[in-house]
Amino acid sequence: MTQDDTPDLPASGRTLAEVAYGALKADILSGALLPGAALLTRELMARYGCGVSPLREALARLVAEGLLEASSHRGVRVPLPTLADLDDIYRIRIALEREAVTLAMAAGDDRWEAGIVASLHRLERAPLPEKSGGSLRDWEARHRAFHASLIAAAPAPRLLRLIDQMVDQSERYRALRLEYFAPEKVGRFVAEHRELTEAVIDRRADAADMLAGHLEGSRAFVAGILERARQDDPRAVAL
Amino acid sequence: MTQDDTPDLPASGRTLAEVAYGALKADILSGALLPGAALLTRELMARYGCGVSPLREALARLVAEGLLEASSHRGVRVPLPTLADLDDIYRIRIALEREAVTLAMAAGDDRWEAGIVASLHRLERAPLPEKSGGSLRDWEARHRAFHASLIAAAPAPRLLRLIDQMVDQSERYRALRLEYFAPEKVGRFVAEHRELTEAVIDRRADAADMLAGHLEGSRAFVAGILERARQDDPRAVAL
DNA sequence: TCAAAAACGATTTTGGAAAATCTGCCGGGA
DNA sequence: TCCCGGCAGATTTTCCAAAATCGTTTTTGA
Repeated sequence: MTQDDTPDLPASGRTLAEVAYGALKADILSGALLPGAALLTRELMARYGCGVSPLREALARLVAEGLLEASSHRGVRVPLPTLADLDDIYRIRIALEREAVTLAMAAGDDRWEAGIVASLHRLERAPLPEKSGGSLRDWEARHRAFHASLIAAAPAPRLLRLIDQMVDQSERYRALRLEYFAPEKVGRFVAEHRELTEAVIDRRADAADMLAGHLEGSRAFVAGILERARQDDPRAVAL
Repeated sequence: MTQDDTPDLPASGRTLAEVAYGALKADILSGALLPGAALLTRELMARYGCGVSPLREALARLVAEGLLEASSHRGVRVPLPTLADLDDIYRIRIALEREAVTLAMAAGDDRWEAGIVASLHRLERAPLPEKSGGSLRDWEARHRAFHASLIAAAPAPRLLRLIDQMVDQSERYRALRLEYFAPEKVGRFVAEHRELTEAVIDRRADAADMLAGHLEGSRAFVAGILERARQDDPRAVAL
């Protein structure tokens, strides 16, 4: 989620447009709104309980972020997942996180380090995600929080905002994990987080490379799932 | 300009929101809308000749891109130029263009190379920018086209779109050049473009580093101008 | 004289209805 | 049988007026 939305809070002080934006985004990321399906304005109005204007603003924001595609006079739709798009997203994310973690290591103090250690602990103590689990959602949240803490100290708000957007994008693909999940492959992947923490806190020169490698592994993991999904149902996933 | 706007075309087939978006963006980048000034809805409505809804959508898009700042219930304003923000923008831009030019060199064919050579020619043949010149605007456009051509072959639409946004952002700072311009320093800077072209077309391994260095030089140039502007009028520029 | 509360003015935000636009379908002609 | 033009349905897009919200000023009380 981009910093300024708190999906749980009902709706006080925040405009309806912001509420609709948050709810809509959550539905896109969780996969509740199926990719490729056209979004009808009046359906959405009923779903999120607001008029035309707030909905329109929310859609505009999501289009600008790239979470929705818009054609002039033809409404908006959730973009189809694509292998090329996944590569595109992760390429950007890796380049930016490299930069961010380097900055954070230069500027971070012990409060920052403490934040990393804390979120690592919460990640390791999380119940391991299972195939059809509500726990998977929880694990994903902690995973995300850990990665955010790694770069939190970077004095570069725009950079962090962009990374947050890229994480949102990749989360859309992660929803596929719910279908095809292989617990046996997770072990090594999880262990990397501890190594990452040590490298970053010790300000080791290869920390940025390690992070890049970790993210690349994540990309390959999702790519593999996408490939399998394509074989099962070629029309569900483009390319 | 982000690929999808053609400011000269009147308004056929395109929605009013898109027109307003393009015009508003052009005014922000050119500096017609002064930084720090609050944008009044009804003023903008009169200026761009449209109702509330299209304007609202245009503003939402610009806020999402970071070209405008919005406070809930307090309208929008053009953000003040800041040294830290300039660094932030260029840091992102450099990281992304590094990636993009590497991709372009791997995927580009001779058509791509021809495009670079052509835009280099147009850049070199452009009348040199002068202090208060309309020619400066023309030169900037060709400069921008050259840099776009360098990475045009990268098969990564999201990456290119993001870079385009960052170029928009930095253009806002470039408007300062109109005030403080030093023609004598341009020589070396311009010469780099030819070296860059050769390095990229020859697929030299250090091409990405050269591009990064070139952009860093551009950042330092603008930063110097900003610093001077701050000394002249501390309140005009924050920090 | 100072501080707190209330009222005012201005601005944003929202909902509903009208206008413009696009897509799909049907019928006529080649 | 196939292609082209026009018609109807549906959808997006736009405008206008009302409602909610915020910042400021004025008033009241101590």
